[in-house]
Amino acid sequence: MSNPKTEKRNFTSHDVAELAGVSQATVSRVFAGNTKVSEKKRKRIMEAAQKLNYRPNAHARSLITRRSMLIGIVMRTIRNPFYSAVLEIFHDRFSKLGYHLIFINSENENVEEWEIHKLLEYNVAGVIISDALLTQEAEDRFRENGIAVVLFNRYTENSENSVVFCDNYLSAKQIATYLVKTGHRNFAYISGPSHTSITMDRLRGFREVLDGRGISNLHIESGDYTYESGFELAQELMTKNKDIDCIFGGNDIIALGVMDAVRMLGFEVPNDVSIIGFDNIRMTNWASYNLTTWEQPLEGMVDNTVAILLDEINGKESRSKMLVMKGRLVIRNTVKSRK
Amino acid sequence: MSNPKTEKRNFTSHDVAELAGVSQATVSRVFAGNTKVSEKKRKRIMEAAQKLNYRPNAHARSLITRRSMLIGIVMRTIRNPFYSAVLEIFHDRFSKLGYHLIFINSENENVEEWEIHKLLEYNVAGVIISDALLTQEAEDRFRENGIAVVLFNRYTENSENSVVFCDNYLSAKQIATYLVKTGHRNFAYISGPSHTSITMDRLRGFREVLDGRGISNLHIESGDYTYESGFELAQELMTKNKDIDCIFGGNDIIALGVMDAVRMLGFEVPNDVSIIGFDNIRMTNWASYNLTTWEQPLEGMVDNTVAILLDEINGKESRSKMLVMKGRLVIRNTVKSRK
DNA sequence: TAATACAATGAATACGTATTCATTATTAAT
DNA sequence: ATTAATAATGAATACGTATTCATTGTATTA
Repeated sequence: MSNPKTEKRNFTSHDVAELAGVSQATVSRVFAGNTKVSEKKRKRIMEAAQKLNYRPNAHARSLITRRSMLIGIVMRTIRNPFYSAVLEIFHDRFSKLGYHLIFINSENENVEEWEIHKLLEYNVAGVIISDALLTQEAEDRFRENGIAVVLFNRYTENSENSVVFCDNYLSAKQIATYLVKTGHRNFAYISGPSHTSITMDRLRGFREVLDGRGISNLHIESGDYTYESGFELAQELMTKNKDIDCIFGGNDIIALGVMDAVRMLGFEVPNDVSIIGFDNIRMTNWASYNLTTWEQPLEGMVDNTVAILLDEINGKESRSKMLVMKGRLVIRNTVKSRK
Repeated sequence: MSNPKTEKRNFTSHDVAELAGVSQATVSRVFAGNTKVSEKKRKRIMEAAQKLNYRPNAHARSLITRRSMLIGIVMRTIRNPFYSAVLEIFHDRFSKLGYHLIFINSENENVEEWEIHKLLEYNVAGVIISDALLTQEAEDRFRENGIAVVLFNRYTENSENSVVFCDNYLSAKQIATYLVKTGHRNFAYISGPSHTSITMDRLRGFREVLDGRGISNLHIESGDYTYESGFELAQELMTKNKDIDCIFGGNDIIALGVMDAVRMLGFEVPNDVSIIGFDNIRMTNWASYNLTTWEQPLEGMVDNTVAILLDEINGKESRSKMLVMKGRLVIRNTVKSRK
């Protein structure tokens, strides 16, 4: 297992100190950003460090300070373009702040216990959970260890963690309103997994609007946020219910699947059926789709998530926050006015 | 900055030792997987550890062992679905081996110096560079520190690192051969950035086949592996050269852009123009595309990359390897026989 | 039973840094 | 010039683990 032959010893702050003719403590002060060092010595130290290619050891540093510059980022379905974008933006922000990301792709909806443990072992400064949930036990564990946690784009009623997400209820209301206003009468909603907060909130909003207009024609199917699920469910739905005149997809990927299925069946979009998605991923803008969709304010959501996490890390805020952001409708070419 | 109030002290091996009535050394032996511990004490220790929710501190461990269980994974363009899949698979493999991933999304083609430094600070066991290159200096730095590096899907002539990629030369040859055999005569290749090994190798293979048949009709444009670049270049190309009967895209995303552009111009795919991609990402299978493409043996490439990296980490192999894998043609509906 | 081999254990130490505390150099104030 | 105040510095120590070395306990063999 071990291989002493190739184990090269790095230079340490002691080596730098010796070369610069100062104490290790002073070297440490320079690299920890402590200002209490004379310019003369600082310069000598930096030169020596340069010569030796010295870099402080992050593990030793974390050990003594009991804090690390690591952030755990837990995601599901990184293959979903929306979350790829999320990861990219989080990386950009944290990287600029000097933090590093330990990436974990959880297979299950509930982040597994051992994955939590690993993050605890590394003394991560904070954790972001995206598109997944923590078990009560895991949540407690983080709390015990004083590790900040923010849920991104997902929440549960009983969680005590801070959470940032897009107002699903309101978005769905506005989407429904738009569809009603444009003269649609036979609705379908192909959602993500049915038990999640996202799905339920949207359904509530959607239904509320329809109820308000006395519309009861709402077909509901729940997929799993994949193209295939959207495709198959739409195919089934449109075969049985040829009078459906608009379909709301739980995310853009579903909506694209829906769109292809509907077209395969010979319907025209939007002439025969209107389709609307959610997220505003890049592909919605592709020429063959041009999907009307709901834009989640991704950058803003990430920025706020980062800000909240940092506040909690630095102990500025101990109460958990719930930040609900609004999005906006992006109108392209998949919804037609039927008035 | 610091926040002593919330700094909760974790339990350590000493605490466990005390509770179990043994020495810290013995606790350490249990958690380090050392077998030289009696069953009786092992049990007592595990119970005590359970009670205290003890977990060994990864930083202390890395400090003393001078090796970490961290792998740096450097990617560009995580938004590219191909690389999202790559990341997912790498995570799956390393996670099962007990390693953790520090994710770095490099903005530039050459991984920046400070990003390298960060990885060095964390004493990563190894590094995987995907779709990017190291400067000579960065390469040296890793070598000095005995950190294993494997390049994934990209190489340079003068690199001394191990590298795993798909045989671009051969793939392009086979693709060209297929297109020639199916009766195509006017070729276009919309590649990625022109100076990369990938692009050049493919071009060489492609051209070789055409030259062999005395075909000189090859239009070349280089994009940047985005849909937009494929779309625009194809639009331009097909407007000027209406006789082009097949287009090879540098990756699937480009090919999809090409496809949409060509259709927008009124051509039918594959009746008027054949299109072929590279990678076999999921979207190629979508109903509105059904793109014929070249499959990269993704899982196999990742498995081999992991294996090579582990060998180098464990010092089993010091010479660098170059593993060139073959892919296969996935025939769908975007190439038509013109004989 | 005695002699031997071997397994199990603990004490002590090292890993490389940040930080406290005491000391010395420097500046400001009188 | 003298004192007071402050800034800069170094020695020593702690962080939590793995590991060496010496010691004790246990099993094996003659």
